[in-house]
Amino acid sequence: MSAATDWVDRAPGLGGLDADTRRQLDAVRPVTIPKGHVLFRPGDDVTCFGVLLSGRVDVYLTGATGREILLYSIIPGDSCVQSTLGLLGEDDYSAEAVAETDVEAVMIPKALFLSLLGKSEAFRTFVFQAFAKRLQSVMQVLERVAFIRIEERLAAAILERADGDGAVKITHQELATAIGSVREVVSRRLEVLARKGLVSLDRGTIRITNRAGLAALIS
Amino acid sequence: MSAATDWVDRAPGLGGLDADTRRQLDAVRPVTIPKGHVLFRPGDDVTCFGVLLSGRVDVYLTGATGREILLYSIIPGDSCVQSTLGLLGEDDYSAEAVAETDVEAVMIPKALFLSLLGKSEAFRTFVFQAFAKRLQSVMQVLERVAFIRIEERLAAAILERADGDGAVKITHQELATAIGSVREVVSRRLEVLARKGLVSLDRGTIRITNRAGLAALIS
DNA sequence: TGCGTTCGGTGACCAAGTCACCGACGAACT
DNA sequence: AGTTCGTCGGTGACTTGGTCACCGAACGCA
Repeated sequence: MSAATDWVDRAPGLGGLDADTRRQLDAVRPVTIPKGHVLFRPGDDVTCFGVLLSGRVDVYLTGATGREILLYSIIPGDSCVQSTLGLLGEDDYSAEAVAETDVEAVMIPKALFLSLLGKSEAFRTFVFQAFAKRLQSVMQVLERVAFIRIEERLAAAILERADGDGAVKITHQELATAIGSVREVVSRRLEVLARKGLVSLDRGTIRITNRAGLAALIS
Repeated sequence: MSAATDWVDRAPGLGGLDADTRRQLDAVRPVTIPKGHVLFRPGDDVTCFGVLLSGRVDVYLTGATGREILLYSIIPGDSCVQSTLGLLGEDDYSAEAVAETDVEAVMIPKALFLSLLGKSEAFRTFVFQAFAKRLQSVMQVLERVAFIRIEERLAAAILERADGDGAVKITHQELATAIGSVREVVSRRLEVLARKGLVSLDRGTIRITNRAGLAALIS
């Protein structure tokens, strides 16, 4: 039992597994996937249940015009729920998953996945909670896009992404995708925020100059 | 084994159950809920897993301004997935479910639900597919709201709801909620469709006068 | 028959998305 | 150092969709 085999320890949410299930899971070797790789696109067949160990994968919904909207980010411990759809449902989905950093993941084959689902309550809970989390977050995206003004979504997105210094390294385009809007609108709104003294803008970064003021725009 | 006990037969998707599971499920008595009753609202505790036998329940997402958008309809054989969230996840949901007709449903207590999930593969499949179906449909709503023009959504909604004669009994407000818009916009668009000769309008009903023309507006 | 409620119509305005185009910055290459 | 090219962001003009405020017509019912 070398350190490398114990990936289950590194996956939050898989803590309560029984020894047997654990052994079977640890036997599956993690793989690494380079930044920028597209893990799945609309219409792909699904043969595995993926669990992320490190890095980040973003899942986008793409419209007919090519516009994209960020559905959710998969972070360590999350499973790739879209794959569960493919394993258990039948329709294919219209989302696309892109590795935003180099990632390590474990791809659990369909047969093992189904077998574990039958015999391990803890594994079942893990899978269901992942599912619940996704449905929840997709509903939240819908709620925001349908009901919340751009300015508010923008302020929230900036605050959410700010590091300790209040700096956010992101392009207007990325921000637009994250909040379900388009670059031009984000650029114009950012300019308004800048004129109000809430942020300062530079190519590729946004610096928060008045965190309380930004926060006051929310809700 | 009277006819009344065999509700499992009336629930599409629960066909392949083993006899034992079936017996336990049939032991749960269906209940009837009157039209208009609110089955759950944001923040409710969840103690049961519901399966619908007859009638229709609509689930809405409500915005801060009071605007509502139809997330999905629960039809016979569907389970109430939101309850699964509550049984397995932890967050509460922000959706509200309203009985659009009198409905018959079976409320499976949490303990039985969890036990069946462990021992019946067919039941697991049923639950997962219901889950997958919901995630799928919420993503579709998001896709439409974010990327599709009102006119197209409107045409699709009308065609979808038309009876054999091409008549739809629905108010502009209901239609607006169904497509994620507001009454005024729907009224104006409908007037445009009427001027093009695609539909004719009356208080409370829309009659399709050119089905092909309406269909041509889609995609 | 009268009354309140629901339904739909309308104008003025505001917010957001689209289209087309441009300039500025930065990395890479001789 | 200058050139070139791709990314990033700015901008004007316009269309679509949502909001607000209000009104009148139809319907259900006492």
